[in-house]
Amino acid sequence: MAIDVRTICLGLLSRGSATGYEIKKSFEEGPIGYFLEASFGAIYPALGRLTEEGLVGLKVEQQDGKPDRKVYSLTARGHAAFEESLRVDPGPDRFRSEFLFLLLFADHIPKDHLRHLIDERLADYRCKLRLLEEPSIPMPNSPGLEFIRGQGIAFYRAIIDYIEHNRHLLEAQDARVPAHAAE
Amino acid sequence: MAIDVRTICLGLLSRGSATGYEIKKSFEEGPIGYFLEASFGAIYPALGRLTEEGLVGLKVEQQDGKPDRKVYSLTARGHAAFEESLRVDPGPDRFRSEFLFLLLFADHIPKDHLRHLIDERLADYRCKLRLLEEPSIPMPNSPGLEFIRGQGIAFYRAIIDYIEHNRHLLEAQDARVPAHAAE
DNA sequence: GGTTGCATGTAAATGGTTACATGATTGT
DNA sequence: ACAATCATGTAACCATTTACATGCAACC
Repeated sequence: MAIDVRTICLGLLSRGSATGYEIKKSFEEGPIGYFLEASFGAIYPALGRLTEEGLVGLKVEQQDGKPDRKVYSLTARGHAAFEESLRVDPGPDRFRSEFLFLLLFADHIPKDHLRHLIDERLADYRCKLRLLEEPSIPMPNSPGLEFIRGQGIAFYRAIIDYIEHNRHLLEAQDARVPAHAAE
Repeated sequence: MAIDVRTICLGLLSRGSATGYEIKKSFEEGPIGYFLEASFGAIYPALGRLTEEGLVGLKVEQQDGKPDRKVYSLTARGHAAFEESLRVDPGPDRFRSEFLFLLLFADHIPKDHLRHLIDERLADYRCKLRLLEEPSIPMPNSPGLEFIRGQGIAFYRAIIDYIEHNRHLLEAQDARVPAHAAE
């Protein structure tokens, strides 16, 4: 069994209790979002199953108009199960990029559109970098979390830097769809 | 429609004809493997569907013991379809790492195992970096491909460098499962 | 008056992976 | 003798995403 949403929930809950909503938020806001993600449609069922299995317990907090807040936390068995799951050897890291796929065919893309594409992606990366650099929500700092945050910063900086210094390779001549002229 | 295996096949075939097997190989060997991937179980059906749709044609080359080599290439309509698919705006890049997930809980992992884990991952990254640095199979160099290769190199270098210089943060004290003592 | 944030959940659709099946040849 | 490379394909299984459903409060 690899590291699925269920295991991720187990892991995050091992740091403290949380609701499904908060787990989702931690992907979006915290420094773990750059290498982990899950949708509500995956989180809620995972939490449900974990409860059935007795690995997490929940405390329901009633609220006015909003649905009840279901605060989950690990049981003793949950902690054990998580500790066990830390033994699996981690699968390969994977980076997927539709953006780079497009750049592969930069010579088929009009110059101005290409520039726009790169500018946007760059803005996107800079935004994510900023999010990591200023940890607005100072998480309980474990050494792991600090390490991860640093790697994220290094990662985004490297890519931004590379794109800034090499985009001219793509934007140089307007190679506007010269290919397959003989089709 | 996002960039699925079908679109990837279309794109790769736009650079020249190939068999399903060769397409798969190009992920493993070439400089595109670090941000694209597909299994045989996805490639062959995609190629089949593309043929049905008249976007690719195939030339069957008979062979002795082996199955026939089916060499696919884009039709005029295939080229048009691909050109069209270059207009979609690329979804976000995604990096997924089970390794970093584990490191998040480095304080729950025995020091020696942790060191082993990091050493392995580092070796893995160095291997991929080498693959990019020496382009043993010199692909038809488009500006896009050179750019992508460079980004891959920058990417791996940054990560390797970061891990080498910061692993001590994780390996410092032996924080061997001190957590949840009060459970 | 519309969007965002809070908060939970379900069900269908998707787009894959994994495992299997086949088989000759070459290398270790 | 065993693994790997070449080469194609099918089918079951799978985890997730996407879209939907609901609804209040606060902000703009």
